[in-house]
Amino acid sequence: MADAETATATAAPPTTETKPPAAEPKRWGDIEDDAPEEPTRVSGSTSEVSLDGLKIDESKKINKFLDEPEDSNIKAVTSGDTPYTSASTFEDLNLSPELLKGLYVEMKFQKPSKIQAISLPMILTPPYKDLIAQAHNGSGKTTCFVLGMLSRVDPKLTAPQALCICPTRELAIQNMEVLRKMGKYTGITSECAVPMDSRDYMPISKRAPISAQIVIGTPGTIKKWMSAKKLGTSYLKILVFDEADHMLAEDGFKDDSLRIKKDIERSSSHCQVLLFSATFNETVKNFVSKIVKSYNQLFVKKEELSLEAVKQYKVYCHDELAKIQIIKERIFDLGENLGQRIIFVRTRNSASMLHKQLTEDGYTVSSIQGAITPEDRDKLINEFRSGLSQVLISTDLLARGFDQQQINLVINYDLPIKYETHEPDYEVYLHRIGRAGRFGRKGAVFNLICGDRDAETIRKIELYFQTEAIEVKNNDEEFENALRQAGLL
DNA sequence: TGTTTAC
Repeated sequence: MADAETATATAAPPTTETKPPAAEPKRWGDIEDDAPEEPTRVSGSTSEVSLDGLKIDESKKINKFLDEPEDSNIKAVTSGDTPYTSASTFEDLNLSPELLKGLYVEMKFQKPSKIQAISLPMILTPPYKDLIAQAHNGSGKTTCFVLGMLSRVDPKLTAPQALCICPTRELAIQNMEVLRKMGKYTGITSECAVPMDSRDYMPISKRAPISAQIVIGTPGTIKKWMSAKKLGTSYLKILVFDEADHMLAEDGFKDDSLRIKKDIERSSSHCQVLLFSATFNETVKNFVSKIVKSYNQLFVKKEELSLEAVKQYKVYCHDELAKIQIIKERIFDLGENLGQRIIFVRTRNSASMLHKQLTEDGYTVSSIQGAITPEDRDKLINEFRSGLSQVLISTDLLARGFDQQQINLVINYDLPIKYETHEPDYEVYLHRIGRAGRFGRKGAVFNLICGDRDAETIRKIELYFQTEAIEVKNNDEEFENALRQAGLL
């Protein structure tokens, strides 16, 4: 299985500034690095932490901290006076020999990536404080919480002890695959709580209670299992929200997530909560900091890594027909040998329409969206993972977390916008383009711009991230140039 | 609208 998210542990991404930042650029979604505010906390003391061995710097030299080019990519804020030492090796973490074997033999890791080096001691050191961690796409955050869960589980206790909640079925399955690989020698049991393939469907009421030690799943199924009293939570000691900003967003899974969390709190005396995502906008960040107790924070800046690894382009199109024509002539014909491509659309309907259009004209393409049955979704994902299919149309189902290293090209057939306000969805934009150029590989995104509103949307996105999407005219020559510049030709 | 949901 290819997973850059975790494979990154072998080779930490580059951490040095390659160019001086533009004037007051927005970084990392909504992280304000120009005006570091005191974290809002109820108890404990605040310490800025420098990354060289994670020495606690009580003097809070925030400016110095932010200006250090080597270490400016991660900002750590610890709560209370628990000292943490950065882990330069996995041995530093007191992991079981079985888990170490999984890391070295199965995952082929050598040493922790930067985010892992800092977050893992925070996750694994008593009193097991909660953690809000922002980590770049492909920086190895999956490893952080998967290793955290595997390490904190008592192998002798046959009961659910760790629970991970993900926004999509595909992400839950992907995370489970990482967990099983990494935990191969531990004997720790696990179960995926996602909608089942209808072929082996069995109502939860007829099933035995879950005895697996680690459960990874989606909100609906987890809720169902819990209310049916099949998923006991009294032994839970660690609760993970993957893509936490979306899991706790008003227009995301906030209600489900809070409900699950409250149910757990009722039966489990102390359950550590880990929140991981590549993006946290201010609204979500403020809310999220209220639902955890005494917590540590980790913020990774330099989303430039993501935005710079992937070349951004825009193509102005007269109408929808022109968009389809570009997909055919440029993305299929010209891009034939460019590796895998993913086309993001806004609605399920446009996914189907585009799929139909292209298929009728003889192009081979698959499309995935939430209305497709679980078994078909599995089939589509497996075909794409194996390289059997090269171009995949998707709704934002695959915008987050989907880890497929062969994706070189992302096409925004529709730009990501927020439903109510029609404002650009900056977080989704970042997540979408993060599907290309995984693990520091080359990648490009083509934004198809149709009409004034699209033009305004892309303008705002450029402004927000302080990066320009270079205009590409609709001809072979300009596209070839663009692809060459992106390092794909 | 998209992600989730099969009693």
